[in-house]
Amino acid sequence: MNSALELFSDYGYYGTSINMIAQKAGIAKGLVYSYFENKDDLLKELIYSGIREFENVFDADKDGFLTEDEFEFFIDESFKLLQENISFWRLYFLLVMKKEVIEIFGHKFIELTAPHINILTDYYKRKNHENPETEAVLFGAMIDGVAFNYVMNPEKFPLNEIKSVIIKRFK
Amino acid sequence: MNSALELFSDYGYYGTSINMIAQKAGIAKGLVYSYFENKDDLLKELIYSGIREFENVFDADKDGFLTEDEFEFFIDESFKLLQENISFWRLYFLLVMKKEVIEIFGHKFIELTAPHINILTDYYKRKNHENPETEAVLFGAMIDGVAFNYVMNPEKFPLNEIKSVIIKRFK
Amino acid sequence: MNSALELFSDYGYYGTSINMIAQKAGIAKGLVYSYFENKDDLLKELIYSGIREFENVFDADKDGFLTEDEFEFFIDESFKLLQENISFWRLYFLLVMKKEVIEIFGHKFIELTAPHINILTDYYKRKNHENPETEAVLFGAMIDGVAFNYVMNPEKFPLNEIKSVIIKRFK
Amino acid sequence: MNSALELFSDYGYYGTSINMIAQKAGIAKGLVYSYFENKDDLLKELIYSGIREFENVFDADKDGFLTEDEFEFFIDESFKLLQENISFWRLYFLLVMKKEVIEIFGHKFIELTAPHINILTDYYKRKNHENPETEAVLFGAMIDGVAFNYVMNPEKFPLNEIKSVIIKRFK
DNA sequence: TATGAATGAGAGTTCATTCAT
DNA sequence: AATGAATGAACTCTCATTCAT
Repeated sequence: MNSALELFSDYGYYGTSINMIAQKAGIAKGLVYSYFENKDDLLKELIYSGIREFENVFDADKDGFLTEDEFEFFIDESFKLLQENISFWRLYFLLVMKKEVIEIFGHKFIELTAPHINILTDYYKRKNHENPETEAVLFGAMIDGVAFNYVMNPEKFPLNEIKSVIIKRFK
Repeated sequence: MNSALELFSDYGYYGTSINMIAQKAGIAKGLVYSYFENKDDLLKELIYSGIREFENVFDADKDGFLTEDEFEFFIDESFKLLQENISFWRLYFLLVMKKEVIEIFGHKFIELTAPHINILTDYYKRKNHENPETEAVLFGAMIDGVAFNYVMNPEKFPLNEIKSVIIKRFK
Repeated sequence: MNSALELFSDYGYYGTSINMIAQKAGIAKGLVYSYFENKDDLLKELIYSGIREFENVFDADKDGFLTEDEFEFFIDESFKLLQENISFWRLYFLLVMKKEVIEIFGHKFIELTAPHINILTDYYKRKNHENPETEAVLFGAMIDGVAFNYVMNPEKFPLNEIKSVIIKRFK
Repeated sequence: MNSALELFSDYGYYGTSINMIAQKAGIAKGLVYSYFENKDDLLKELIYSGIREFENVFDADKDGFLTEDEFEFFIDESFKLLQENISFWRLYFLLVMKKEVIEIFGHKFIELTAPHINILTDYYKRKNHENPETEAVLFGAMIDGVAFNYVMNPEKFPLNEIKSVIIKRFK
C-alpha cells in the first residue's frame, strides 16, 4: 500500500501500473492480487485508509462549538496531518477532480469537510463577521490551496510561516 | 484542441483516447497526427496555449507596482480568466501534481506565478504588513484553493461572494 | 472466423488463444477486436452462423408431414451438411455440454432439433410403430452418435455405408 | 480425484482451477501436487481410472462369441456403467474431440471399443445381416449418441424406454 | 488533405506451480 | 504430510501510432 500510494500520488492512477507497484514493493505482480481484488480495490483501500486516519484525528472536538484556542488547535492538527501524509493528500488532489472518483467518493469527501465548514460558519457568526458562511468557505478553500501548494513542493513551501499568518488573519 | 481540452479535463489524460478526441472533433483519428506529433505533444500544446493566454492577460501591469485599484482589477481579471477557461484550469489541477508534468512544465508554472508573488510582496510591504512575503504566498495559495474549488463545482461555488470577501480581507 | 472455428473445434474455446487465431488468420491480435467485441462474441457469431446455415437448409419441408421419400432426402441433406461443416459440428459437440453454453444457446439448440423429433414421431406413428416417440428420440440420438463419430474421424468413418443402413433400418 | 472429476465434467478442464479442486476436496492446493505431478497428470489419471473401470466390467465375456442373451446383458451392463459414472462420461465427451487428448488417448479409446465392434460384427454376421460390420459400427455410434444425450440431461432422457427399443431393434 | 484498417506493445488479471514453513 | 504465500508466464483486451489508399 505504501508503494502504491507513493506511485499513485506521483504518476496518477492510470500512470501507475501494477508492475510498477509490485516492483517498488519488491513482490511479484500476482501477489498484489492476493491482497487486493484488483487495481480499483487497491485504490479504494488507499483512500478509505486515508479518510479513516483523517476522521480519527478530527473526532475530538465534535461538540460543534469552536473556541479561539480550539481554532488554533484545529489548524495545528490539520497541518500535522498534512505533513505526515503528503502522498495521500497528493493523491487526493490528483483524484478529487475525476468524475469516476467523485461518483464513488464524492459524498465521503463532502462528509469530511462539510462539518468543518459548518463549525467555522458558526465561529465567524459568533465573531459578528459580515458573511460568516462565505468567510468559512473561503477559509476552507484557502486551506485547500495551502495544502495543495505544500504537497506540490513540501521542501520549499513555508508551511509554518503560513500557519502563523493564517492564525493571525483568520482566528 | 478544444475537443481534447474538454475531454482531458473531464476524463484525464489516460482516460481520453485519440479516438474520442477525433470523434468529438469530427475528424479521423489519423488526422490528429498531422496536427500533433503524438498524444503527448497534443497535451503540451494544450498547456502551452493555456499558459500563453494567461501571460497575455497579465502582461498589462508589468510595471511591477500594484495600486489598490489595480489589486481589485487583478482579482477581477483572474476570476474572469478562471471562468472563461474552466476546462483548462481543471486540466491544470489534474496534471500539475504529476511527476512527468512537473519535470516538463514545473519551471513554466513557477515563472507564471512568481512575478505575481513578487508584486504582491511589494504591495504588502508598502502596506507595512509584518510578513509581506508570507502574506503574498498565502494569498497565492488562497487563489489556487478558490480556483480549485470553483472548477471542481462551478455551479455551486459562490465565486462572486468569495471575490468580495477576498477584496475586503486582502486588499 | 474460419481460423477461429477450426482452432476452437480442435483445441476448444479456452484452449485457443486470440493470438493463435490471429496468427492462423495472418492478422494482428488487435484486429480481431475490430471485427468482434471480444472472444465470447467471436464464439457467439460462430455458433449463430452455424445455426443459421442449419436453419436455412431445413426450412424446406416445414409442412411437418414426412413421406418416405422426404425421409431419405432428410438423411441426405443432414449428412451433406455434416460433411460440409465438420469443424462447426466438432465445435458443437465440444461446447454443447458446457453449462455456460447451455445457458446461452440451450434453447437455440433445442429449437433446432425439437421440430425434427416431432415430425419423426409423427412419421413413426403413421407407420404404426409401438413407441413412436421413443423411436424418434433414439433416431435423434443415433444421428448425434453418427455425427459425433464422423467428425471425430472423418476419413475413417464409413458415412455412406452408415447412411444406407440407417435408411434400410429406420425408414 | 472425485472432486476433480466432478468439477472437470461440469466446468471443463480449463474452467476448473486447482484451487477449486483442492477446496472441494477439503485439502490445500499444494497437497494436490504430492498426489499428481501436475494438472495434466491429474486429468490423465482420471481418464485412465475411468478406462480401467470400463475394462474391468467388460472383461467377462472375452470369449468373443455373443449370444442373444449376452447381447441383452451387454446392453444392460453398458447402461448401468453409464448411469453410475455420469461425470466420467461427461468428461469423456468433453475431451474426446480435443486434438491434444486424441494424441494421448486416441489409441486407448479405440482399443476400448474396437473389440466390441468386432464381436458385434461377428454377431450380425451369424444373423446373416447384409452389412454386418457397418451394422456394428452404426450400433456403436448409436450407443455413443444415446450416452451423449443421456449425460447431457440425465433427468429427462428416457434411458429405459430407449433400452427396450434398442433391444427390440438391434438384438 | 483525410481516412480508418492494421499493428503490437503493454495494460490488468488469472492460475499452475513451487517451496519455506 | 500439509499449508498457502509467492511467483511469473500467459491470457484477454486497449489504444497510440502507422500507412496504404
